[in-house]
Amino acid sequence: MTLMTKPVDFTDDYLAYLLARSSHLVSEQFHRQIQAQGWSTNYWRILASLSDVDALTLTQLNQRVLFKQPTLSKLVVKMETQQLLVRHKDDADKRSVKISISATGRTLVADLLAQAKAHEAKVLEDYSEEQQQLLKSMLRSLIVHLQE
Amino acid sequence: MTLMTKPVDFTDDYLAYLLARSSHLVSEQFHRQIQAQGWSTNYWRILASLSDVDALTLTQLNQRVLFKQPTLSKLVVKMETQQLLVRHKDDADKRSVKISISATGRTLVADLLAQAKAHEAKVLEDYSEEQQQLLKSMLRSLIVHLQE
DNA sequence: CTTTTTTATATGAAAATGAATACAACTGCT
DNA sequence: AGCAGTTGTATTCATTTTCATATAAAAAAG
Repeated sequence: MTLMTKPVDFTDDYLAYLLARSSHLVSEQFHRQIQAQGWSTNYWRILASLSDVDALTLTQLNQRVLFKQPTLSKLVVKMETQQLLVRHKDDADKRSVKISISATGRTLVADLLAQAKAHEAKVLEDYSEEQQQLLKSMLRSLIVHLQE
Repeated sequence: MTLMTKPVDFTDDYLAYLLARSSHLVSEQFHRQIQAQGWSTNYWRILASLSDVDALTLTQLNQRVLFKQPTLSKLVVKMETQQLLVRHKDDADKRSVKISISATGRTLVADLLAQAKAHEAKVLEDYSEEQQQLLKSMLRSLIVHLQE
């Protein structure tokens, strides 16, 4: 990981911009790859968030995917009609909707997860294992910190 | 910067997600602050990108703000009608539109830049100068790397 | 137990976005 | 110069997103 010389403009030293830009660049290629297969990036995010849990309420899912609530609400309904998800009432709290992946959704997400891992490996191939872990650790730390 | 224990789910070890999430969290509060003053985050991004140059073409500006071209094209027209920007033909290439900040835009962005710096300082206050620079350096490195 | 407040989700109207395309101007080739 | 391909921006239209709000259920207050 080569360190850069001292930046000149505001944006090159502004954390929010560095994060937005790197996030955009990292996701961009993968998103194109997904779209070429006919899937939207929103679908990918939702499926990935549900891949390692058995069910989440809409609110819980929303905290992971970082959409606006009405956006997610509509997406989830749409994905249910496409048999990718299942929505079911929560018995403990009748206001809540619990969302889980269907069998079809699960096979799709397994495929996408594999592609995502392959893509990440490619993005990071020039960095050592230590550098990769350091970067990720710092980001996780920042996330925890920002959520208080 | 406290390092986290080994993550469990896919998302907690997936670079694209860590970047998206931290980017979202860092920007979120500041965006609310801006919106409370009646400005959109798109405006902020555009103005900030123009703050340290004298003029950019639409394409150049777009490479900084990371929007889709039609989106930026419309925003820029709107901002011109609000006297925040000036659009003028490029004599060297008559297809191009050069965009620069107006006097009004400049006073606005000066104010927003000050707020942005203050916000960033607050976000990073618990990290040492070395940690801050390390994080930013790694992100800059990643950005350069991804742009080949 | 009411009443009030808060929380979880859905919906409708309005705004923003983006894919496709049009158009004009530039570049390179012959 | 003339033509073909490319690039920079604007526009159209269909889709997506979001603000504001509605509704229903839970929690808190009285």
